[in-house]
Amino acid sequence: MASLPSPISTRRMIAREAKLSATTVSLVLNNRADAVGIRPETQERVWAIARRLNYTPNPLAVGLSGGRTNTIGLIWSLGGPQAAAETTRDIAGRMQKRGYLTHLADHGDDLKVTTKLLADYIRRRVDGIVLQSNSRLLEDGTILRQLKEFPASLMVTGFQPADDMEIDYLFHDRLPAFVEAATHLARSGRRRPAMLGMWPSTQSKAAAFFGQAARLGMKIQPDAEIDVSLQPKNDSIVARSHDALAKRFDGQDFPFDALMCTSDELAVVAMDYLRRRGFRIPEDVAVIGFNDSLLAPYQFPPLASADRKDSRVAATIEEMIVNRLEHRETPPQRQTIAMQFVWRESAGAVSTGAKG
Amino acid sequence: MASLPSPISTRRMIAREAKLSATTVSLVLNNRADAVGIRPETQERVWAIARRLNYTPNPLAVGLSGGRTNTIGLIWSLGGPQAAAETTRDIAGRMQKRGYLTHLADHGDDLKVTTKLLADYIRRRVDGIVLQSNSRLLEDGTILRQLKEFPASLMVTGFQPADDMEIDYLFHDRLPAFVEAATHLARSGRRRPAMLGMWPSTQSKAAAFFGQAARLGMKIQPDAEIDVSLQPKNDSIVARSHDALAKRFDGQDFPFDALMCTSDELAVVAMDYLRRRGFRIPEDVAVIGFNDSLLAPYQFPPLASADRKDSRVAATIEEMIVNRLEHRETPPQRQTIAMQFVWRESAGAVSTGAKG
DNA sequence: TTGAAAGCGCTAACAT
DNA sequence: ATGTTAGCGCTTTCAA
Repeated sequence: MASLPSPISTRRMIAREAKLSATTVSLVLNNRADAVGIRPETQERVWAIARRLNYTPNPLAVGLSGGRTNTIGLIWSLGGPQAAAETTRDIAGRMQKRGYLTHLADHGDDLKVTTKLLADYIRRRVDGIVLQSNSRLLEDGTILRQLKEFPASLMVTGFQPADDMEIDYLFHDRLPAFVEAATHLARSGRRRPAMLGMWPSTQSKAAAFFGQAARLGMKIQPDAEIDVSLQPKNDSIVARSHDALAKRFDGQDFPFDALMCTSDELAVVAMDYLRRRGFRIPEDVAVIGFNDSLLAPYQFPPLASADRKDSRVAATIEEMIVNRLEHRETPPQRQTIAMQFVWRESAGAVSTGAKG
Repeated sequence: MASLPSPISTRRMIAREAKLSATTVSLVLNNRADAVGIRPETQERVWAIARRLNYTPNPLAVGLSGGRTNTIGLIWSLGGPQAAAETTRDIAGRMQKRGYLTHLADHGDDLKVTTKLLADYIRRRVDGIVLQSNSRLLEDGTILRQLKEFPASLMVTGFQPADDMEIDYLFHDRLPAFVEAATHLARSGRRRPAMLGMWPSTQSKAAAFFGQAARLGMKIQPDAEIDVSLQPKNDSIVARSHDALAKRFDGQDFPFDALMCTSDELAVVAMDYLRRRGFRIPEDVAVIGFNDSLLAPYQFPPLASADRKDSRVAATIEEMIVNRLEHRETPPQRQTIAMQFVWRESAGAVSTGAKG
């Protein structure tokens, strides 16, 4: 029974039916009628016809002549963790409910690509832009300059942006989770922590994790960084992490009693590897993942992890963008959402206290 | 060093510099110069200036006046399996490489929403549309009528569409995987299969699975369908599936020796539940998941599943859409990609042959 | 309180 | 071989 919304109904058709000029119709439809002082009855007439004709403004025309296109751009590094895809779709869904359509694009952490995408979005006159950005992208001032051309723009970062940046940002802080994880491990008597991840992007996380570990008296061994990215790239991340472990530890003892992983995928692979090697988790080795994927609680043993707070992130992005769209002139908005350590059995209980 | 592409360079600016009319410039830039017969040297001059001015046509203006917008629309049911988000981002990435920007929207399997989205996309003059559709959406002819308004449109379905449908489609066939799974279970001596899923959408899959099972001599018990969707919706799917199992089987024996699940998430939860109850997998119960997620091989035991062939799906979508965009008049394209059973330990070895 | 007209950047007849 | 003109549907001065 859904009938095809009559596709062609223009502001001009309404004007003709209402015996008014196109301008008047525009004013009414853009809710500026009262400001200008158009008779209420005229307004109602226009609205009635618009409804009957199933009128919606043509976003292309609106955009071309300087209005809002009801479009937002989402630029993400889609090659990233699984969770990235979920976040983008969450944002797209939320904006859709607000009447915006979302342009989705991948910048692959590349400056040139980002610049090009932003330029394209500017020409398409998207109303708002959400850019997931690493610090490298910001070294060059171009991106910042471009971001300022949008009615609303929001950066989502994994690092603390500079104080003087005049762009709205949401700082999605991963480090607290690493610090908390290190704290838990130290408190529960672990002595020799290691970290499994992909350098160099894991660098700051490793610093936070090992920093806290050292502060609490753990010994950081020089080779405690296990770098998955040293494996050939033509395989999936899980295959690579398995290879990284096998290459390094097959046939020898596992010299660590705690393994912090930068994703749940890595952690699950690591648990699988360790289990096959005959180590017990968490008795021999505590394992902690990251991103708290849906299945973490159902792993064997249940996998400790770090909650991304993704739905809070998405909700905050929505709120900040809509906010900015409605108030262009307010000062830059800054928000921080910290990830949080989630304890589960794989991390070992504090009370158990594995003794070095 | 990336410099901001001079934002405003129009066809008219080029014309002025080249001392030509806007039309000539248009013809050259649209590669129709030779057809019309514009002097090669003139053409080269235009191109040179265009390059220098970093010219790109304004998609809004192009769209408004009837040309291509280099945009495609992607309408998906994003609330679906995790994998959906990955697929949409894969498609978006591929189209981006082809020079198209992607509009992403969620229709939530709702006819009204779909109709509205399609109408909006039509007005935005997207060049192509990819619609993930269930059979219900097609009952009403509206959607089909709308789809025909796009230069290119492609349906991605989980069911075999009607023969006479004049729209391109990609049939992503899940049933073969269910049939293969049933075959494996029967061959390996299982007798009492059950299925964990969400009815009614699991209906056709259950029919395929139990149908084959019965054909191969297994006994289908009347209560072999375990419906997760009977649980309160306010919890995550994994929590609900755990509750479904607990409510039904806590305190009693598990009356099945094989459990087919409609997603890996459900399977992992089920394995966790069974393990805690003291059942051995696969000796007591064989468990099979679906969608072959990244972590399936690393579960304990490694989880048998069904390969979605997602990257082939994305590649095929790309190919079909681009194909249609380039040849409007060729007859409807039809492709099928079948999902495939992937054996792993959780399904039990054939040689082992669990005896009823 | 309402209308006319110019312009956004481009395409596509229709001239010349 | 190249130029003129009239839209596409809307916003925005400026007039009336």
